[in-house]
Amino acid sequence: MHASHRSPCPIARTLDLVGDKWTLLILRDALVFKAKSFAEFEQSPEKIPTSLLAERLKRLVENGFLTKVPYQEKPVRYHYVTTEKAKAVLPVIRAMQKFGETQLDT
Amino acid sequence: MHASHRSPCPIARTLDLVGDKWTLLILRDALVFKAKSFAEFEQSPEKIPTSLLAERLKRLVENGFLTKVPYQEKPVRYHYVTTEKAKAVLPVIRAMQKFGETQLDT
DNA sequence: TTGCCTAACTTCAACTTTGAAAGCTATAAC
DNA sequence: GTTATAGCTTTCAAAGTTGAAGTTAGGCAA
Repeated sequence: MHASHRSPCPIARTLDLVGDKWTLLILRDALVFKAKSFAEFEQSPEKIPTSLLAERLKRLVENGFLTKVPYQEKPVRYHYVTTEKAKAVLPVIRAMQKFGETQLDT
Repeated sequence: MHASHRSPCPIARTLDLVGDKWTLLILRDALVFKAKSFAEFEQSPEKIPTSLLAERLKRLVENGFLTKVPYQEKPVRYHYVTTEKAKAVLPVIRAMQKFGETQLDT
């Protein structure tokens, strides 16, 4: 089906979806900091370029991690809402948080 | 100290160290599959280019995840041995494994 | 109705990283 | 001297990233 898999290993396949420089930070913002709008994701402290934010949000929607919901019309504005699939990433993010807190001083 | 931090967030800092396409797979090979030599890492199913494998192993040593131990001379051959810091990454890898197994079926 | 504002993007040139293959070095074995 | 093995290093086109500026659609105020 997907020719993009490097291998059948579930760890490798997970990394194929979220293993780049920005995707897990966007999921952190959505899951932990409850970011919803494009502007909220844009304002997070790591300062992702807007071109990459737009591209990554699109991929997260395509891959079933977020759904794009218009919450007002005139002018139309969007919220990105986390799916169950995104919520299943939270243990990964929490494990990274614990690693960072215990292994990376100051 | 390190100007390379995108932010003080422990999740972001962890991603700065291991959040690329290959580093966590190398740690998977070391921690889960017990890979030790350059050739063993090279042979893993995702087929990392040797140039990147050499660079990533060097960074993992510099960042305190692996130590490079010569285990024979004439000709000199090396083993990469995991540190406690590397072992602290195992919960991240296990969380990714569980995500892959439960969310990425077929 | 002109002008400034916000949200959500899109475009682009410069720059950096990646990937695939080939090459190198030391040693041993045939 | 040819082949084999381990552990890299080099090359360079293709792909990805960055930072800044521009675009679109409407809101609001003077």
